[in-house]
Amino acid sequence: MNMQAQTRKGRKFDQVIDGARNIFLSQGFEGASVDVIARQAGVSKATLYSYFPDKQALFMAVLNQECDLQRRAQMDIEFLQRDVRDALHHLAYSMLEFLMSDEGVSIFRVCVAEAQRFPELGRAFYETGPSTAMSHVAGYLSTPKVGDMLDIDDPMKAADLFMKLCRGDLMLRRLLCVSSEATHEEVSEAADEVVATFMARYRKA
Amino acid sequence: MNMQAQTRKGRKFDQVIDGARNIFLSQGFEGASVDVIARQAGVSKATLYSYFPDKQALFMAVLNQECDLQRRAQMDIEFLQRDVRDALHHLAYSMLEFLMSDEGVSIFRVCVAEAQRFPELGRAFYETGPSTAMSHVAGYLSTPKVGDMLDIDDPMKAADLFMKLCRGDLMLRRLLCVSSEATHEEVSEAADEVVATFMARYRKA
DNA sequence: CAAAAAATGAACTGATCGGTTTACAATGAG
DNA sequence: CTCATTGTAAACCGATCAGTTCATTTTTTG
Repeated sequence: MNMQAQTRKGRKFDQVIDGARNIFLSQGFEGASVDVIARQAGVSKATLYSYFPDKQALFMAVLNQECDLQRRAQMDIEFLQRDVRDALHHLAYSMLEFLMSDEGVSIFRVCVAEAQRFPELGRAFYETGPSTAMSHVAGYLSTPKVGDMLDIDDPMKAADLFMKLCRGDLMLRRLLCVSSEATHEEVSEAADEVVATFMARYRKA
Repeated sequence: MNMQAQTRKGRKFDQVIDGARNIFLSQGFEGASVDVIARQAGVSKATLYSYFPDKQALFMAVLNQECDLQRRAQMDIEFLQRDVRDALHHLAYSMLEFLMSDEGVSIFRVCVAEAQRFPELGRAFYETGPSTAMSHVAGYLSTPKVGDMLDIDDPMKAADLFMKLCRGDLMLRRLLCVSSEATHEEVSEAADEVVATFMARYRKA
C-alpha cells in the first residue's frame, strides 16, 4: 500500500518539521534548542532523533522545504494577459507582499544569518528563491506584448532591476525590526513606485 | 593630565573592542564565545569582564562603535561640485564599494541576524547607517545644480530609490555567500546602471 | 623605590546544550 | 489477539559556555 511510505517515514514526521520551522525561523540556528523544538512539535526528543541524525540535518530539511514552498508560491504569470502596466503592478504587489510577510522576512533573515556557517544553504536559497523568481520575471519581460510597450534589450538585467526596486526601504526596515508589518496602502504605493521607475527606465525611445 | 582618561579606562580597552569586533562580525553573537574573544584580543577573561558587565554589553559596544565608523565614512558631498552625472556615479560607486566590502557585509549580516534578539540594535544600525546615508543623498539631490538637470519633487523618495538601486543582486549574492568580493569592473558597471536608471526616472519632462 | 592600579591565568560554578540510552506505553496490521 | 513498529518520558553524558574568584605578576605613578 502507498500508506506505507508515510508509515515508514513515521507518523509524526510533519509535526517535527513544523515545530522546527517555527523555532528555527524565529530563533535562528544557534538560538534554537533541540529540547524546545521537540516540545513545540509535541514530540519526544528521541522521536526527533529517530528522524534526523542531528540538529544540522533537521535545519537543512526545514530550509529545503521552505525553499520548495517559495518556488511553488511563484506568481501566476499566465494570468498576466492584460495591460502591461497592470501586469507589472500585479507582479510587484505580489512580490512585495511575500517579501514583507512574517514568513518571507524570517526565512530571509535566517538564511543571511547562517549563510557563512552553512555554505550550501545560502546558495540553495538564492537559487530556489530570488534567482528563480528573476528568471520568471525575465520570461515575462521577453513576451512580445511587453516588447511592444518597452525597449528591453537584456531581460535578465531588467528583471534584476525590477526585483531590486521591490527590495526597498520598506523591506530593510522590516529586516532590522525598525517597523512591523506594512499596511496594504504602503505596499500598493511601493508597487506604484516600482512600476513608474521601471517603465521610465525602459520606455521606448 | 588627559592621559588619565585613557588610563582610567584601562590600557587594553581598545584591544578588547577590536578582538570582539573580529569574532562577533565573523561568528555572530551566539557563535562567538567569550573565551575565544579574550584570546583573540590577547587579554585575560577577567580583564574583559572588568570593562564590560556581560557579553551583551560588549556586543552592543562593538556595534555602536561600528555604527559611528559608518557615520564618519559617509561620502564627501562637498567635493561633488562637478557634472551631476559624474557626481551621481561617484556617489553610487563609493556606496557600492562600502556595501560590498567584507566589513560592510559582515556588519549588515550580524545586524539583520540579531535584530530580533536586540531590538535596540536594529534601530541603531538603521539610523546611523542607511537612514543617515539617505539623508545625505537627499541633501545633495536638493541642490540647485541637480534641480537644473532633474525633476525631483520628493528628495527623500528619490534618495530611497538611489539607495535601493545600489543594493542589487550583487549585494544579495554576497550576503548569501553565493559569490565573493566583486571586482572593480563589476562595481563600476553596477554604478553605471544605477545612474542610468535614476536619471531615466527623474529626467526633466 | 614603594604603593596603588591594572592585568593575568587558571580553577571553579551552575547552567545549558546536543545527543544517547533505557524501560515502558501506544499504535496498527494481519 | 499478537507482535512488530513507533513513540514516550526521563535520566544521563560529556562538552561548552557565561561569568566569578583569587593568588600572583606586571605596569603605572608619585
